[in-house]
Amino acid sequence: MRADARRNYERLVVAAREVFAQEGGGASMEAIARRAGVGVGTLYRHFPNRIDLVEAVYRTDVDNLVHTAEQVSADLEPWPAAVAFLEAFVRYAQGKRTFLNELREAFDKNPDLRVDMMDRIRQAMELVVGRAQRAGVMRTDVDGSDLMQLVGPMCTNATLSVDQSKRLLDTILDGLHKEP
Amino acid sequence: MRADARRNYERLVVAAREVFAQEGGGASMEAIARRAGVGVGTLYRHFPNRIDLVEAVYRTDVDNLVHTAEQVSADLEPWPAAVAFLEAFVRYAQGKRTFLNELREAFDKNPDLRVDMMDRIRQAMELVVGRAQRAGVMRTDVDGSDLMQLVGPMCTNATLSVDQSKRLLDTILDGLHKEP
DNA sequence: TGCTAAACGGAAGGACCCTCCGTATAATAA
DNA sequence: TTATTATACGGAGGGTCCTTCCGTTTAGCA
Repeated sequence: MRADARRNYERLVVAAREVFAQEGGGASMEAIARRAGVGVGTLYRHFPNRIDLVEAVYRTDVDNLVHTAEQVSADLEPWPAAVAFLEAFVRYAQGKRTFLNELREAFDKNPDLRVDMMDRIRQAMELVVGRAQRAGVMRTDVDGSDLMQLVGPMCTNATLSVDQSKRLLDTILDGLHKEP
Repeated sequence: MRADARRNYERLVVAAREVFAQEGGGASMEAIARRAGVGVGTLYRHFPNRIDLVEAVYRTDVDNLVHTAEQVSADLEPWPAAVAFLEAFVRYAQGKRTFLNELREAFDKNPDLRVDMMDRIRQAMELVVGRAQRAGVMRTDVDGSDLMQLVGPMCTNATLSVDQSKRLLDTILDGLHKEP
């Protein structure tokens, strides 16, 4: 892959995320190409159709979330790491709302995508949760999958405000926390 | 409303339901107008935009479901009536899947639609459920809302087969049934 | 039967997805 | 450094779709 091709690929994914966030999942391919500073031809060479672009944006969202899990595990104490990761997870899940319909199409077209991404997230969740549990600062009768099922759908709900999600996450965190 | 206008309105709703079922929620307005035997101009006079047509189709689906509740309550014994209604409810909920994305848009645009329709369905459900419970043929520790929450999301799930839904409904019915 | 408000049909405007191909450029070798 | 070429770029344009507009038709009524 040539240097300019790689640069444009990355620009396009960044631009797509921004435009989706700003204009919703129905944003036009022209708008995304314009924001990335390339022509639509370039966009379509990298992403043969709209749904492939959605998939790429989603994959990098998951990459970032997994990376956050590794980062907080390395940098922070077990409990603060868990808090930071769950906050990142809420942001991730809420971010999906801007292009939720398109994401559903992507899942329909390629069912493995859903399975693979859920699995990666579950592993990231368990990295953080397991560490907190072994350190004795988190109750041990829930696991990563449970937390995904609890927090994920809550955030995907279109009628949930940012404030609400903060308060609900605080409540959940209080319920999870345990003095060592 | 002139006679031809009313006739075309009804034809359009019927045609839309058929075309959505056949081609999915993304079906074109031209295809729907053609199926109804009218021009697109006529379609747009009755339904100023796509989402209004989706809403109309959905409203008649709910009308039919409510009507079924009244019908079975009048015609059948309490338990057979409950079985018949729950089967109709499953068909209704599965029917939504063909234009689920569009329906979500309609709910976003007009939140009252969701609330109103849920309420009508809940009432219909409770008409049938309450009667069966008073007749002593249905356990009394669940109500109409519970059954909606139990059965509805199950049917909306895209990965559920018709066979599965039949078996699951049978299971639920067995759990609900009580000898008088 | 004649009148008119209401309804009809479909051409056309505008937006969008995607393709195609002539042009430009990064990478490489002389 | 320069020439070569595979690779990538840009954007006009084809095709489809939603929606608007307006000339034509018709139902309902006096």
